[in-house]
Amino acid sequence: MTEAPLRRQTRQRTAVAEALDSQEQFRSAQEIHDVVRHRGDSVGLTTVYRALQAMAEDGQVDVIVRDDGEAVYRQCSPSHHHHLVCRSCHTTIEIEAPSVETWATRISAEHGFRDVAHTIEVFGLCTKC
Amino acid sequence: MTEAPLRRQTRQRTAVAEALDSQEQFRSAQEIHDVVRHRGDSVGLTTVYRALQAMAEDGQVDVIVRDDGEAVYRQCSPSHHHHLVCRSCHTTIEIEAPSVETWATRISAEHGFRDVAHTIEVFGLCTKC
DNA sequence: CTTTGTGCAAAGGCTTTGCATGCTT
DNA sequence: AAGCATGCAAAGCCTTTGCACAAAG
Repeated sequence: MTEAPLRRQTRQRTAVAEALDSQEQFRSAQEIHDVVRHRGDSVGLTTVYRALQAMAEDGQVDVIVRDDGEAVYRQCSPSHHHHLVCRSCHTTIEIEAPSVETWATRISAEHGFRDVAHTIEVFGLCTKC
Repeated sequence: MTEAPLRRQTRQRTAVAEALDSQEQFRSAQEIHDVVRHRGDSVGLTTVYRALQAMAEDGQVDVIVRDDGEAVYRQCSPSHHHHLVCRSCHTTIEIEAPSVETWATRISAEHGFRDVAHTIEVFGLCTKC
């Protein structure tokens, strides 16, 4: 299986994790960097990128690559889920999709695919917007 | 409604369209540029980017933003569909997902979202890989 | 003739890398 | 002490933009 690549605990990683915790919506690495600084901690942008990548690899945070190619991160619930995102205010709602999971598994099997993963994001305008 | 932004027919746009036609898999703008050149046509990279964007806007081609942030294009069937992509050889199979469409519509409605669109891509290893 | 398209070079924006130094274990 | 982590600056990459010229309608 996938073994956790032994991360070392540092002031910087803690700061990034806390900054991420304080945010409700998906944030880019640079935004997290700003949040960290506003909270009074000082962490290099490079380190933020590396910390975020590490956390994503370890499955501690969710990553979405937006249409413009920028990667955004968010601390989410540990269980598998997807997102319903408002394209105007970016409010994000976690959604579950048991039927979709089933569908993905079935369609993959039908075509002989293994080790399947999927990306499902729903975008729209929320009530307020 | 969305009105088609009057495109002018040029040698370059035709070349890009043909290059795209000749490809089975998703290709990046730069790859399409190479294909065009190998076919003997000469088109600037910038123009390829602009042509691809225009075609995508007009719904003539499918675009996927890969995890690395690069946009890849492909000439697909006109109807709404999704993709099952091999993460090794990039073989792509078009799949339909009526149940998923229904689910997306329903879940969006439940949360009061309007103008909904969704992204669904399934990745795995195909039989050959 | 007017408007849109083309192309080159340069700029932009996000992300990664090289490398010397610092800190965790 | 040994090895991963940090940070700054620089480089990489894909993509977009400015601008003068060419081509389509």
